[in-house]
Amino acid sequence: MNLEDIARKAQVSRSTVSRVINNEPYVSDRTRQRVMKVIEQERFQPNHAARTLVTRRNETIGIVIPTAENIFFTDNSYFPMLLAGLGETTRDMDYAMLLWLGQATDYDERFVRKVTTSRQNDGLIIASLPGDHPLFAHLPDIRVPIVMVDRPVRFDDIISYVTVDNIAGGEMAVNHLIRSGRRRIAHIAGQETISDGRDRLIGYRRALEKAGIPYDPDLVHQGAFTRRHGYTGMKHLLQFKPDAIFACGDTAAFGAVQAIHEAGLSVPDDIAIIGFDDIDVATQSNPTLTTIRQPVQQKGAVAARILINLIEGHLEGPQHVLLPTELIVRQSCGAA
Amino acid sequence: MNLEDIARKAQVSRSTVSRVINNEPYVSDRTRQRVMKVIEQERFQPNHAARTLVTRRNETIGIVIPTAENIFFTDNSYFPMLLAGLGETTRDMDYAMLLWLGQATDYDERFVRKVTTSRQNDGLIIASLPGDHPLFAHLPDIRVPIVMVDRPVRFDDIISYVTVDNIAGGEMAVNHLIRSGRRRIAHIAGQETISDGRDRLIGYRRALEKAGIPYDPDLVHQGAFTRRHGYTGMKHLLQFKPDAIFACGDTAAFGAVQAIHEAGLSVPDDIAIIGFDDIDVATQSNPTLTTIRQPVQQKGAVAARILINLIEGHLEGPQHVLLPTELIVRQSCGAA
DNA sequence: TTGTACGCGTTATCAC
DNA sequence: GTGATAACGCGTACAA
Repeated sequence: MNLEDIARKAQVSRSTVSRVINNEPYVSDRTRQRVMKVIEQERFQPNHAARTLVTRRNETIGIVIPTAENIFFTDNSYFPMLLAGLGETTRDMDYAMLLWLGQATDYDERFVRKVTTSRQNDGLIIASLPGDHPLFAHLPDIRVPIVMVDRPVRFDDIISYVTVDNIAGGEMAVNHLIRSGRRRIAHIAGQETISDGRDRLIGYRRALEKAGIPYDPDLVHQGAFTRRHGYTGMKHLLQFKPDAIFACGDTAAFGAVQAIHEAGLSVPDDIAIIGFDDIDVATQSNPTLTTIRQPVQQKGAVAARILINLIEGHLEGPQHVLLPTELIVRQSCGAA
Repeated sequence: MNLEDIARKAQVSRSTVSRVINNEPYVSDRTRQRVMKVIEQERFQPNHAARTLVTRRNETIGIVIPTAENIFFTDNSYFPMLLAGLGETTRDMDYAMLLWLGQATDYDERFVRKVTTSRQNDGLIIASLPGDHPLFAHLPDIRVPIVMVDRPVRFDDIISYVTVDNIAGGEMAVNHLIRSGRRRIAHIAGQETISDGRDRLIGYRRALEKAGIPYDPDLVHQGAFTRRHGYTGMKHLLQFKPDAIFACGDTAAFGAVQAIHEAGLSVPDDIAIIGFDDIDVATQSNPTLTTIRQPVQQKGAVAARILINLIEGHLEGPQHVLLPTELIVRQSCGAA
């Protein structure tokens, strides 16, 4: 079944059928009705490839997760929430989503090549791209609009992105600990290659500075967002006797809690803890976790909307969006 | 840049370039080299739409999650793990993934129509399709191969699927409780519309029967896989004084634990609990959760492999795969 | 081993 | 309002 077949059955020309399908004017109501009826009868759907060939538009955006396993394992709810947001917008705007999952280990040139040269998508959402990933170098090769979710560590002035205000969030977290009377506040930080980690560290320092508490490098442990790093980081920090921890993410926070418990100390009495993200488990753990909530689903929805507007020419140039975070007080900070 | 341009630069005809790109024989080594060089230089990538138009193959499979929100919210790790498996195979076999996310509420005819008529994928993976979803009725309209993840409640003899042996898993769970000396074993069951729930219930009954324990309908609470249903289900079951619970999923199990604690009872001393899935939180909760582990990532990998083999004609007819489950003993069953 | 010519199903342009 | 017809970029018999 193609346009020609429909045209024959409706006793019109192919062009008219095309006009009807694309809701173009200059078709008489009677003709339009007749054609529509045949289309319905035959459950006709135009050939996507043929259409793309001439219009050069796929009505499809690509979602790139360069280090998929990392994202999946460090925080289970992050990716589904992000996708829920992306899906919401693409559904509303009648786009499809193509998913590109990269391996966290073995940065793969083939993957990069596939993503950069694929002609199947009109634009790209790139989530959490580490600064040392090879895709970074090939960004200029990409001929379609790009929106990053999370601020890229480089080129952030020329690339569009949507993220949360990690600096303000970090500052809010540490402020809360300070207000609760804590003074030796340590920080389990994320990777240097990811701006989320860098920015939260900046927020940490800023809060200390504003409160007049001197910055002590011993109290900052550079690691990653994983539970394992939270655990080892905390083990290391214990010798410096902190009375509070700001962890770069909730998952790392839980690793830290475990290390504290194993040391025979209590949360929050001996050491208060605050995380970042507000993942699901934060409400179920013991103690429940005080944290900075970030609107992940909204990040996805906004990113997709901006990308599609960029594709369709309703928007131009690099777009930068910072979404707000929110302090969620539970038991682990001792202030509940 | 198209085949013609490359041909001109390489001083050959368009057909020869096409042959080189598709790795066809009957091209002299010298010519092949020359063409390859130009292709590399120009970073040429053939136009996907044009190619699809003539070959009628997209090299793309669609992943359909009809009730995305449900999947995302009831068990955060399920979907990423499934996707990791699907991604693994599609990457290895050089396919792309198109993602169709449906809304759990408001079963949407437009969504169904889009999925069934899209010509963008050569085959479909459908995950967790409830028996009352409208997509079920339109399954026959789909002209491409389909592989379901989780056994469909109807047509399971004519549709290919990959799932775990839920009956055996349920039986294993209840057996474990019986071996631990429990006798009044209740079951918080999943939806009737999803075969996972139905089959686990069958496994529950089978284990009781084999142990000579009479089946008591009061001890089965039909609900859903959510935490909320675990909680309300448990509240309801408490009046019948069970000494053990087999919950349809870990998330529901945690809801049950909460209800038990609120009733001033202890897990596992007063009531033992065993879940299903082995989600991440099961290792972090208090008490840690005994459960039946299912290999979700493998489910995805196998499903994609079967689908692609179906598409490429290496496999025929409905394919049915049952993956094994595994008992993971932790604290909540009292047998650790 | 290489080249020619046709067709895939659409949209876009132009004539009527 | 409507209908021919020329692209779009590729694969593929068939001819050379």
